[in-house]
Amino acid sequence: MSYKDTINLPKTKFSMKGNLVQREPGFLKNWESQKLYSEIRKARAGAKKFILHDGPPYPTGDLHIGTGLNKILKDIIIRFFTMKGYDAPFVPGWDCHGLPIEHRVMQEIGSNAKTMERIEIRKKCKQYAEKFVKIQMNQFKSLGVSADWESSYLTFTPQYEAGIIEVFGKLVEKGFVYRKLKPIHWCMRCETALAEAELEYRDTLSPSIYVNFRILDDVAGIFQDAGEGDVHILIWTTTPWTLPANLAIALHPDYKYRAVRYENPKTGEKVVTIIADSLVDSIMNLLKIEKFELLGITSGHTLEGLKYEHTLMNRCGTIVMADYVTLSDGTGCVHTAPGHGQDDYLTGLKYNMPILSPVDKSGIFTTEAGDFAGQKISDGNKSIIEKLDESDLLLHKREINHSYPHCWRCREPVIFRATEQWFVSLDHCGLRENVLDQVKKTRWLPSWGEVRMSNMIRERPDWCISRQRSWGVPIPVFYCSHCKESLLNIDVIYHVRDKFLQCGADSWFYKNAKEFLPEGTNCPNCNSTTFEKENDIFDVWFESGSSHHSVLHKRNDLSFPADMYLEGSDQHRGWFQLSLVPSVAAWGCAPFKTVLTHGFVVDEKGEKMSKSLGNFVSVSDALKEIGGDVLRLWTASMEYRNEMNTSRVIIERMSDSYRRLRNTFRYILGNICDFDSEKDAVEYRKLWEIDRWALLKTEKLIKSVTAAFEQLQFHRVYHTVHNFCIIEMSSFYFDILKDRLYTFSKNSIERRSAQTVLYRINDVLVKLLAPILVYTTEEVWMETENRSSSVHLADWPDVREQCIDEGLEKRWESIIKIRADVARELEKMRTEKHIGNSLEAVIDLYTEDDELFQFLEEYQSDLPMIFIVSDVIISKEPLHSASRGENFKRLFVKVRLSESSKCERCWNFRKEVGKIVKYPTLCNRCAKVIDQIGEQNS
RNA sequence: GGGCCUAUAGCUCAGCCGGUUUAGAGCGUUCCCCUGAUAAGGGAGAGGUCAGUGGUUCGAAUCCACUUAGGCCCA
Repeated sequence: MSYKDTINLPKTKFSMKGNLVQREPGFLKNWESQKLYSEIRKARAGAKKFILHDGPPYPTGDLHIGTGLNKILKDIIIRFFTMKGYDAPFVPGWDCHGLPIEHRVMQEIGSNAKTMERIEIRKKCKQYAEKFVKIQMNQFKSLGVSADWESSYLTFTPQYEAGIIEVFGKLVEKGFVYRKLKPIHWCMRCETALAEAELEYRDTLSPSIYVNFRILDDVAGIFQDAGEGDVHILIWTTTPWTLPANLAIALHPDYKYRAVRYENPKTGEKVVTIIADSLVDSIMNLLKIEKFELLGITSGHTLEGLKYEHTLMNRCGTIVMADYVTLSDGTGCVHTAPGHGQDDYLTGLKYNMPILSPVDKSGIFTTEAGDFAGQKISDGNKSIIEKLDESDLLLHKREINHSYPHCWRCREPVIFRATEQWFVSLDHCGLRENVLDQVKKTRWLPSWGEVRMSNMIRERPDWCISRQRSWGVPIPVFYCSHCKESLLNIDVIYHVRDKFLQCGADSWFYKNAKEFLPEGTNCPNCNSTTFEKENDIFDVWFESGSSHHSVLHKRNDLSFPADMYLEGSDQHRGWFQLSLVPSVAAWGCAPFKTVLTHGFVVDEKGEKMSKSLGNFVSVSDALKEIGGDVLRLWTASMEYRNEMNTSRVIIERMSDSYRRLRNTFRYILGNICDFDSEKDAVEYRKLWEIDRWALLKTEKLIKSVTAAFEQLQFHRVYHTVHNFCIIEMSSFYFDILKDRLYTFSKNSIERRSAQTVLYRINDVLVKLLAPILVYTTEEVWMETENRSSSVHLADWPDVREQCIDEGLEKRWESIIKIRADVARELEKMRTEKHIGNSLEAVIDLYTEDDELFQFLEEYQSDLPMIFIVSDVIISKEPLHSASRGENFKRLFVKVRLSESSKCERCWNFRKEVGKIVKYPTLCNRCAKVIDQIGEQNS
């Protein structure tokens, strides 16, 4: 029998390689078949709830790594709270309606789209959404996300839709909803509204004209030397057809404006006009005016409120202030038509101007356009220029090539046209103030979220909730067939809600208006009983923003408000804000208590990820390459509040790091394979001192890791655990332990002492990491005996305070430092090729420090084990050629080769080796062990 | 252009309500050792003008201002 066979080498099925990609699906399957999610919920029945409400992603394509990261973070939190004893249900959702899906479906349909019924389009959209919900759900599952997948919330289900209608009803009831004109992109040929995503920008030739408007007010007080005569203000536009809708001219309040007197080249007349000071030269050059004189100069804000004559329309306009005015083109004086531009619209609202838009759906001027009524706007361009030219107000005209939006379907240029839209008022009943108040009461993580949200709420205009699309929830409003008056009525809305609950919102597209109206509904205006349905649908943000009602209020296992919302920082403007507004409006409080945000996943240079740049990482690729647990470890390792860099190198590092954790488990599992904690455990006071030290480090680990989890700082969890495994365990404790575990007899108290602690370490580590490494910890769990079915049903480990001995920790801190000083000397010997294995060495320690000497003496018998050398000799006598320690300056270390022989079994160099007759190649300790084994066998 | 945020070794993070003489870990890298955790393990070393500039101060990675680069959201 070789002595090697008498050594207790580690033994475990837990492999060194993770093979995560192959192995993880098996665990997933087991969890599904044992219905683990429901088992966990059952185990927590009646416990205090923790509600993290899932923000619904959009089901198009493979999951972006950022979407995966978001769900992993949520999952880590849910799992931690669950293990801490909370009942933490997790109901995931998808935001299924909306333009991106409709857009893609329309592209697939192609030219048939125009003749297709809306209900048909909706059917295809639904199929599309369902397909990707399924794909994404599987990807989330593969990431190890534990959730109530079977009853996920989808925004196109009747229950959800009914909830949206209820939120709308509540807002109508409280008077927040109104209808008003607003300019939107419009295709005159298709006669339809277009969203930004449906525009194609192409270079187009447009007229470019400079037009003077005559100021009606006396500006002598502002420009003293302007003299008698008329003063004008010069504007520039590339859309002459919008001039009939001109109501204002916008200036920048801080820019300088100059009155210029020039000679009209055509008439020879002297004219004064106002333009931005810094543009005077370039404009005069463009207008080919050589003779001009600079008159007074003033800041834009001094001109606010002046009236000017609108020559074409026989009315006057106003000079207004706007921050978006630039000096990059034009004159610094911006033609403003609130019915025909986004900026113009907002300025119009600010100055309380009507949203004038004298153009009908096919692009023909209405009677509001005066003389131009009946003309197509394309012809209007020409006649407007002509008319301006007649009145000598047109200073310059040419054609310019610029990028202009076109309809994605018919490729015709689009226009901005004001149409009636539905709005939620932010200022009705002090809503804005109430929302701001709720913002203050919410806990924002990081705290700057509060500032960001408050700024946004303070600034934002009323919310336009209507869209002219097909794939969404219809706005439950009717119009009288006779007088065209809108019917916005609570009873009607709840009636529609009931219908939707029964047959879904699709019914709106194939049933008559009558079927949605309560019996006997008539028009409050003209008493008519025939109505038409609204064509518009809700903004999808109104849908997802209603999830607090459709999901939190409606589900028995959830509750309102949620404890936490957790999304990317872009959702401040998105889901957070647009959930907050309806929630406060309808129920007077925020839908969340805490809002946690994470940054974006960017590439290794910190630049944004996009498919076109080629630095895009998808979840499915990452899963294929590295597996769910490594991806989760990567997620946990980063400070997610900032941007997070990804690259192949970073992910490879993560695999290294994972392997290290895995091997820590493997070492323990292999060395406790013959340990039965019930029978073999050694009681605390009988443990070896180094074992008590390892135990105290483990208990302290629980403390710091728990704190890190509680503060939602998973990167601290990662670093703390990782450092524990590497510094305290692998390179110190585990290394030292090998001698005792392998060479002492199996059942010796020395070996059982070590195993008792290893068992505890394993039990703690597996639980601390369970929220992050969901698969690997389960694999570890399965390897140990007497386990219930899953680590994910386990409770969070409690700290055994009685094991935390600060004095012990301090003493061992010194020992570790001394060990480092010794290691440095051993290394020197190794480099000089005097020794290989450290057991070949004997260490001489010398110090004149009494305290240190006493300390060393106290540990003398343990020091060889600690240094992993064959002997340690302490002396007070100076040593020849000893080196001074770096950690302990008063300690001198000398390494020399042992003069004894090597024990064949334990490899220690011992005096007695060769002197034991029965076992000439063994040391005393091993001889005893072999005797014991012999006795057991006989 | 505006609101909010970020910037410490190749990578991931500490330190930051100013002050333990040479700014800490771990990973990676280099060199060495082991071959009884072995496609593992151990040891030693190299590596940072704390994005830049200016200021406050006896003293700044830490406070202030500006600049640069990047991110989210608007315009």
